[in-house]
Parts: sequence; C-alpha cells; structure tokens
Amino acid sequence: MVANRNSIIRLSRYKNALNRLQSLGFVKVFSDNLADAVGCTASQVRKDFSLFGISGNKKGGYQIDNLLEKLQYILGKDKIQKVIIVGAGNIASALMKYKGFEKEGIRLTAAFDIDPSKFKKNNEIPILPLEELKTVVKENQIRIAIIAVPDVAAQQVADLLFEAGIKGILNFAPTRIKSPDDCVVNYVNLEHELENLIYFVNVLDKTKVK
Amino acid sequence: MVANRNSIIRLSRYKNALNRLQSLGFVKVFSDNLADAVGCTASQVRKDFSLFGISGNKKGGYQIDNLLEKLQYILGKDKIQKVIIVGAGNIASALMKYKGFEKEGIRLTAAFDIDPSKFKKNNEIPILPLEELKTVVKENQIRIAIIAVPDVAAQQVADLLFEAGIKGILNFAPTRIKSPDDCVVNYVNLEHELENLIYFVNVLDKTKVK
DNA sequence: TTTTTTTTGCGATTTTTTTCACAAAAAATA
DNA sequence: TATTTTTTGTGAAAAAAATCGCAAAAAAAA
Repeated sequence: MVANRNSIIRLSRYKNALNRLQSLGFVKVFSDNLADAVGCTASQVRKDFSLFGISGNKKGGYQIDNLLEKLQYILGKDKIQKVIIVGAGNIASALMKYKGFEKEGIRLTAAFDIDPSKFKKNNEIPILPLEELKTVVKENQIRIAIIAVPDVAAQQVADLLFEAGIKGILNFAPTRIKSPDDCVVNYVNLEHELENLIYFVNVLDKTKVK
Repeated sequence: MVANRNSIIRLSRYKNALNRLQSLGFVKVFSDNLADAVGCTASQVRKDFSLFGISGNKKGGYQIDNLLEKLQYILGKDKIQKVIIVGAGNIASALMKYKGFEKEGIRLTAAFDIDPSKFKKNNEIPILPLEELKTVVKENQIRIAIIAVPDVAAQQVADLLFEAGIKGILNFAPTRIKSPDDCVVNYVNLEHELENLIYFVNVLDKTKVK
C-alpha cells in the first residue's frame, strides 16, 4: 500500500469529520466538504480515497455510512484494540481518565509501573507491577503499548515490550527507541510541538514586518 | 526559509540529543552521531544544518556548544516562552504537573476554565476564569496557547484567543480550527496517533505473512 | 613533506507528495 | 430527449523532501 504517516492521519481526520456529519443527519458528502472539514484540498481527499480503493459516485459524492465503514476497516476499527500503558505518572492518569478512547474501539487494558505505591489492582484500568506485563500482554494478545516513563528507562521498557510481543509503541519519553524491523514506534513530544509552534509563530511575525 | 514542520521537529531532536551528549561530557559530534541519535541519515543532518546556515569543520565535525546555541536560537530559546492553557481538565493537569517545560524555557503561565469549581488563583500555575484570559495574555504579551477543551468549544475558545493576541495554538481538541493567516495551529490527537500505529502494525503483520 | 583518511557542504538526482486538469459519469434542467 | 451542470477518478505535472555523490578542507599518518 502506498500509505505514509500523513495519509493515514488524514484518514483518521476524515473518519472524525464523517462521524460528526453523520450525527448531524447527513447521509452523503462531497470531497470538498471533507476537505473543508479537515483542512486540505478536495483533490487530496479524492486521491487518498483512490489510493485505498475507495470510490464514490460521480455527481453523487460519497455515501457517509459506506465511507465510514471502509475507513474504519482500514484503521483497524473492525475489532477492539487493546492497549497498555507503561509508567503510571501524569500522562498515564490523564489517558486513563479520558473517556473518548472506548467509543473509538481503543481499550486501555492496564497500566504498569515499578513503584508499588502506585499499584491499583482493582481499578477499572488496573495499575499492575511491571513483572506482570508479559503475562497480561500474552493472555490478551496485546500488540500496542504506550510508553510514559522517564527517558532513561524508555529503551529498557521498550525492549521488555518487544520481548512480550508488542508490535507498536507510542512513545511519550523524549528519546529515540531502537526497535526490531517488525515493530513500529511513533513519538509524541509536547516540548517539540511547542518549539515547532514557536518557530512558526516567529517566522510569521518576521515576514509580517516586511 | 526552506523550513517545513518535519525539519523543525528534527532540529528539536538534534537539540535534545546534543544536550544529552553534552551532559555526558562530549564536546564535538559528527553528523552520523546525530543521525544515529535521532534516527535519520547523516546527509539529512548536514542538509538540515546547511539550510539553516549552520556549518561545522571538515574532518572535525561540529562543536556541540556552538551548535546548541544556534539551534536554541532558531527554536526561540533565547527568551522564555510563556504559554497558557485553556481548559483545566486531565490534559491540563498533566501538563501543569510536568516539570520538564521550565528547563526548556517554556513557562506555563496560567490555565483558564469556565467552571468556577476549578479556579485556583493561588496555585503556582493559577487556574483563572476565562474572563481574565485577555488581560493576562495582553499583560504578559503571550503568543502561544494550548487548547484542551471539549471539541464543541474549541473554535469558540480559539476565536477568543486570536482576539486576545495569541498567534500560535497547540490544539488537543479533536476538531480543526479555522485561524487567521498570521496564526498557526498545530494538532495533537492521541486517538489518531494510536490509529496510525494500529494501521502500521497491521501492515507489517500482513507483509510478514507473505 | 607527501599521502591517506575522514568528514563536511552542497549541487544534482531521485523519490515522494501534492496539485492540476480533464474525461467520464450521472443527475438536473430545458 | 438533448443539454447543461456537477462531481468523481486518475494520469500527468509540479512541488517538496530526501538521498546521492563527490570536491574540498583538514587532520592524521607515513
């Protein structure tokens, strides 16, 4: 498949927009509606769809329910995706409190930590000792994990995760993780996001002066 | 400048790697060290630097202190960057508890909410009524804001921010924000990050079977 | 001193991504 | 029914980004 990170992120955005449109009672959309909704061009919407073999109707646009179904399938929403978190700090607790994942078919199954004072075996999303990670991952056939530990521990945790069978990691620690070829690591770094923003704000500021 | 989002994110990564190397006592680096550290190619590192007019020494690599200084300047780290948060929920509280921003020159100055039960005027990072936003932004000449409110409120909050003089927004709400030409909006959407990961894990899974 | 080795800097090339542009299909209108 | 309008789908073109390749500089070795 000719997919890259950005095109998949766009699919997620289309999906979100379609959900909103559907809940407003719309039944069909045109590529330019979606373009407006997600902030890209209509031809990019159509190109994305064409790349994934999604087609609509000439002059009739796209049937929202049909389109959603296909996007959801591509994005793995045909089954519930179980996810674990390693590191029961602030990020983990924000994620665990967030109620939006479940309705997108993403189930935070457990969190893990080394600090016994954090263990909460009876929580809805239990916080368990790191030693139990492997068992939980194997028993539940979990493939996706979130790393939210301090940077010095990140690679070590990642190795443990790969060993347990995890294939995809969303890494909040500000370190690059070395991973096996059959595994994916994506990064979230809010400092970098803010630095990025600051850079572009500065650039716009300077160009305006001209 | 020939900069795009990815190249600036790489600069942030180089900066992080350089800080680590420096704290380990290193004084110079070669492009391939940095490439290893951030996971790209050595020629990309050199190209990035050349695009920003950063030069090293043939056969001698780059002087870390000098390089850091230049990267920090480009990334706006010559002055403290004040940032506000709108929406005092889980994300905001995770961000406010995070101690890493300050040492990167990013100061969370205040958070704002509409819910009076959340106000904490005497916190280190105070949580204030939304009505005070404009004053705080103007008095402190703040240009950067984080939106962490429910999606339905995001555009309205953004408009308020633009009106107050905010030029850059990091938006955690799962909605596209329409913004004036001289403002930038970046997005953080963890559901989309996870969907992305799931997609690529599935793809790798399928290609392995072949 | 000369030769070899190493590493940068950057133009040229390749690859990737986006946009353009228009035929084809289908609906709407006349 | 014929014409006009609208919108898709997709090759072709353009733009953007990454990689290649190598001269030039500098250090190290001979």
